[in-house]
Amino acid sequence: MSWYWGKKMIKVRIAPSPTGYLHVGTARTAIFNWLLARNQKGKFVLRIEDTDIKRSSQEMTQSIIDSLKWMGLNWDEGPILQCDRLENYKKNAEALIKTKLCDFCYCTEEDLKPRKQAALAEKKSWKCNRPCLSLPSDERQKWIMRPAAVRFFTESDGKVSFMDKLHGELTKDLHDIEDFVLMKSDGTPSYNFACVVDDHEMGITHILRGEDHISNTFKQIIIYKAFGWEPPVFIHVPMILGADRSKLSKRHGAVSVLEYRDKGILPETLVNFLALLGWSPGGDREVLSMEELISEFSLDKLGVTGSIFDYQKLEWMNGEHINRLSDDELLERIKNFSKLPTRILYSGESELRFNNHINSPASQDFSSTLLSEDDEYNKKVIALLKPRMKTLLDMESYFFVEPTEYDEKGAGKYLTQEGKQRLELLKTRLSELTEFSVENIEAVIRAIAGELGIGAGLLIHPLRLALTGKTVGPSLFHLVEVLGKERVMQRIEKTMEWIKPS
RNA sequence: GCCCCUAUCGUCUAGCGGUUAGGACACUACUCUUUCAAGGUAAAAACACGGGUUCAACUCCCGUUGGGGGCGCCA
Repeated sequence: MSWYWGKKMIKVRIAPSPTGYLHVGTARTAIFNWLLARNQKGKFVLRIEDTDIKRSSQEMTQSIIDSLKWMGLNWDEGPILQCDRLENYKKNAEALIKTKLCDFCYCTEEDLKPRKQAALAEKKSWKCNRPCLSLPSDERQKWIMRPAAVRFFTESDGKVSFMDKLHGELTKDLHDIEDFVLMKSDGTPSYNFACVVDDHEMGITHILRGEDHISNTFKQIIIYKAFGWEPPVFIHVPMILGADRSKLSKRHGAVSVLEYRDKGILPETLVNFLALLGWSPGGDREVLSMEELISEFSLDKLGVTGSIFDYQKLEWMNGEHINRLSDDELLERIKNFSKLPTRILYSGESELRFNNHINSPASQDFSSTLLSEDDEYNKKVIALLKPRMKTLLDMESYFFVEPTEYDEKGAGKYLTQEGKQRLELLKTRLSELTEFSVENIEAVIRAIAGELGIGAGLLIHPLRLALTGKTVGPSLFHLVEVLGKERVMQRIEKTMEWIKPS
């Protein structure tokens, strides 16, 4: 047992199962646990629940580790793999069998299935009522060579209850809890059993997890009691919901942490955003740094109602975090982002915007459309674009590669014969500038407009189109300055060629 | 069907017996402006319902209704 300033040291864990990418729901649970540990100067443990051998994979374990690391959720112990602890569960199960609170169960899935379906058909709740145990001993003897599971015998009278830090005392009739499996017949422990054994042996003091686990907690309390172990403190936090208020899943949009990384969301944004789903520091504060989250975090500010994942608010918050970064820092982030070795393949519709960089987001190398070799140039672009950026993907590619096409509507309006003449004039006069500065550029353009007796817009629009291919973007004068004389001349030339002669 | 949890603007939330019910996202208008954003200003928007308790309920209690979750040799 560890102590800190006379208080029992808090030890928490996150226990994902490597059957898929790290889900934002699991990530949020990890964030709460991590914040609690860091705030209380406790320990944060990473445990991989890989006992479902068929569905678990090493790749997923790695991607979960990558996700956690990306978010900056560092752990003090682990990763501990449950599959490395199989002997341990076996040993504990054997000890428990001696108490007669559980025993081998020879029923197979095929044995149980018809009973289960019958119960369902009668609209009764399903309960495994020990069919193989009610068999005469000679009959049971015949099954003894079958691979057996270990099943716990739940009392039919009485209640189980535990104190939840958020919900208060939670109680359930033992009658409503079925005889559940402790050890599967393949020798691996069931979730509830492994969880209790591990949490106890690792000295976990607080279990903070989603409220979809409440029904598991009742079973786990029963196991703690059977062993005579002291249960930890339980905190069941509400779930993250999709737009239709059901459990957030793939069909609602992006659900894995890495997907957000790959869409240009900053890790501090995702942590900030997720932390605010079901928790609030109180008052009006919303955009918080990791340090602020740690110092503000407290269990009694947790909420009890489920919350919908709002992609739009995530984007807004990402813009806020991007704008809190210095230009140098942002450049670093974009560099790392453009060099991400693997991007996970997305399925389904994305709720997050994609800009012109991607059509097929999988395994694409953005380095050439996000940045140039010249960091001085990159920084100028960043300074110009930063205030309007929502994601890292908002670096406009036209700063780095020539536009290959022009906005159709805009071109129809401005890239006309008249527009061509104006571009010609623009090109000549701009080329005469010795100092290619915002002030000079603006002065030249306004002067031409005056000479021609037209609004400056009639020069600005065709020029923007020529330079970027788009009708919208940052301040044109700044744009021209950042692109530089060489690119500007080249692109005007190219556009003039593009405009068909009359 | 059984069991468990839950209820403040469309969304995330603040509120912890007495408030003009506050903020943020989104939305709308205005402003700024070469465009689109950003910024600024403003507007609109909520205590699910019914009973109690109390001098006083969004706040406490009980129901109803609504929502969510669980009911695997998945985790």
